[in-house]
Amino acid sequence: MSHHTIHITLPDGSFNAYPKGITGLTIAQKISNSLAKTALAILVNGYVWDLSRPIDEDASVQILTWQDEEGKKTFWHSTAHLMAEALEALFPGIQFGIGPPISNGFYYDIDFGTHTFNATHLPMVEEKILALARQKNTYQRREVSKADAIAFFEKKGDVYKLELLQDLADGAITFYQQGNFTDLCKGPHIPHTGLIKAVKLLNIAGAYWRGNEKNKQLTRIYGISFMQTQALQDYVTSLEEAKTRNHQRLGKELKLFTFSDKVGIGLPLWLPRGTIFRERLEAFLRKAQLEAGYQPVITPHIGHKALYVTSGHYDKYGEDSFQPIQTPHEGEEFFLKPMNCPHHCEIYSHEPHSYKDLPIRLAEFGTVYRYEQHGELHGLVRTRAFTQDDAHIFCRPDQVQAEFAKVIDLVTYVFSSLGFSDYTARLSFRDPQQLSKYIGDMADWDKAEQAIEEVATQGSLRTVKALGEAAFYGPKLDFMVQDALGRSWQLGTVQLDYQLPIRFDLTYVGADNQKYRPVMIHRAPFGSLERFIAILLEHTGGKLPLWLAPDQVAILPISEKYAAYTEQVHQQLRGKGIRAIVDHRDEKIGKKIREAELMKIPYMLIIGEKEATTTTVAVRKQGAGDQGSLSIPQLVEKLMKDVPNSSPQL
RNA sequence: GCCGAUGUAGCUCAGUGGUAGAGUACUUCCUUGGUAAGGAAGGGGUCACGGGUUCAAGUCCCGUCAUUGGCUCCA
Repeated sequence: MSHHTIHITLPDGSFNAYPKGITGLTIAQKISNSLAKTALAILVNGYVWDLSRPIDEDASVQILTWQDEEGKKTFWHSTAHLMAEALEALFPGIQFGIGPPISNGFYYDIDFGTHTFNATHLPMVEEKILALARQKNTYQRREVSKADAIAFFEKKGDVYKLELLQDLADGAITFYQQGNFTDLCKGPHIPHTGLIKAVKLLNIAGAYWRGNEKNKQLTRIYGISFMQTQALQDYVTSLEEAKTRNHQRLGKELKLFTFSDKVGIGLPLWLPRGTIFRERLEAFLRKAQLEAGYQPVITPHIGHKALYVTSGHYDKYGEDSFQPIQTPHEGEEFFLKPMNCPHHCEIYSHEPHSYKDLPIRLAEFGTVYRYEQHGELHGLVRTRAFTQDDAHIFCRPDQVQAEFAKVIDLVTYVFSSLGFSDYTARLSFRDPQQLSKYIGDMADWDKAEQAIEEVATQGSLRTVKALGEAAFYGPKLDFMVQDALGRSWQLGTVQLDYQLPIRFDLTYVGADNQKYRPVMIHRAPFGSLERFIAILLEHTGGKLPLWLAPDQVAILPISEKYAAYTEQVHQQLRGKGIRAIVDHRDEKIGKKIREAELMKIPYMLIIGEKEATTTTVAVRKQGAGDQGSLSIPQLVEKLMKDVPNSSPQL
């Protein structure tokens, strides 16, 4: 084979000889014209490249389109550059920070200098972007020397790009230019701006340069773009859908919870309907945990300051917490508990333990209090008082893997029972760059991280590793769940901890009559009940399954003439433990149905002349309409079928 | 904590420096009805709070508080 020819292997395994220096675009054209038109970038031996970049060696390639995550990212990144060009044209002299793609779109951080910029400018920028897009300018890559790059940005006066350049090695610096805009960028980019057919700038926000709060705050502009205008329409529609599913809105509409400034910010108040919902959820987990060998415990909401000094939380968070509660006794200080583990450690150590007693699994729905930053509070997702479905497993080192595996089973069981089928386990390990952030013996950390990785990758769990996400006392396994709108949330967490048993001097007696150190596993499938409920509400759009619904059945008499029979039905359902309410208002049946539908009550029973004489009810299912008539025993049987065995009761 | 936006009736929201509004909810009355809104009347407001400008402020300016989109943080 001549040295002018290279081998290109496609994802299906087929390969062809091509002249050296062939571009991705040419390869795409050889495959099909339609592919060439939608191609955005090319994957060359695992790296994403421009379609215009010559390939000089044998390579495995894959043409990337909108269907590929990397293709989409490249498209959005290119749109960020185009937005920068538009902004520079409209606001001469502005300086640019960074402009990367994100999971849904892109942003660019900008220092507007003497210009003022606000949301009213966004439509104007959108128009300019689309006008520039229609010029179909190509994105041109060029390699530049560090000296030339510095000279370029010094002339332009862009201090941020100059700072970025400091960290880059000479010889590895590339510029990309489209139209009149040149940016420091490692690429890659789409072939030309004409592919960007629709763009929407979503919001503007402050963002610290390089994410450091000591640095200047830049203006971040978020946007998203598409290859077809219809796709943008669909995206806008899905944003509106997300808005109707917003948990705070649903919490208000369905009368589940509220907040009061008089009580304090970030402190949720559970309304009667929300309390039933929450208690159903707790009962479900209580039952599952009893079956899994957990022992419920109850501990107080405060503890001596010394407890948190021992645990290490005081050193780490003392200043950022709610401040201590004083007592009339000189020097005595209590903290609101920010964690349940210290209390549970004291329960463990109230009596000596044999190796035969382990594992001991202590579970509590423990309400904890954390002084979260003001700007961070967000509905039920981030509060200053929340309840963890917390448990601590005290086990022998040889039991760690089996216990960890059991916890994973429990968490996945909980998720699937609640309709979350799409989740990933995130291995949250130390940041190797900042080991000083973590306490304890690094050998224990190594053991712990290794154990987590082994257990998590044994089963069918999808895993992803995240360095720097560990807690300060140990590595974690965090469950990331996708909701019905495709958004990703962190829910349950499992943490392996060798430190607290040392700090609290926890021991057990081994077969050789010597003292040994137990290992602790912290775990919370829901994490925070508040947060979990927020996510569940958004996932279901407020249409809760029958076993969680605050009101399961709405009994709707057509007129007050059927009050006696209505009352009889109500009593019978209540006798079966079914949560039923009666709408006895002097309103037409259509209105009663509408309101029950809007309150998302799973079943409606319409009672009129026909039902009263035949002792039946006309059943209507939320969102599904008329289901025909049933007798009361038939109805009860039907409702029972709607409730999974996992539920402790209706 | 930082940057931006927002704050008007229980809720959703109009309101252009000149008498504070609508829909809905609530109360009362009429209506007694068949699968997503029957009709009428009525009550309900310190326009977030505090200053300022003005003959006059819901509206303009400043500050505070809260909510919200982000940033930082997150045991």
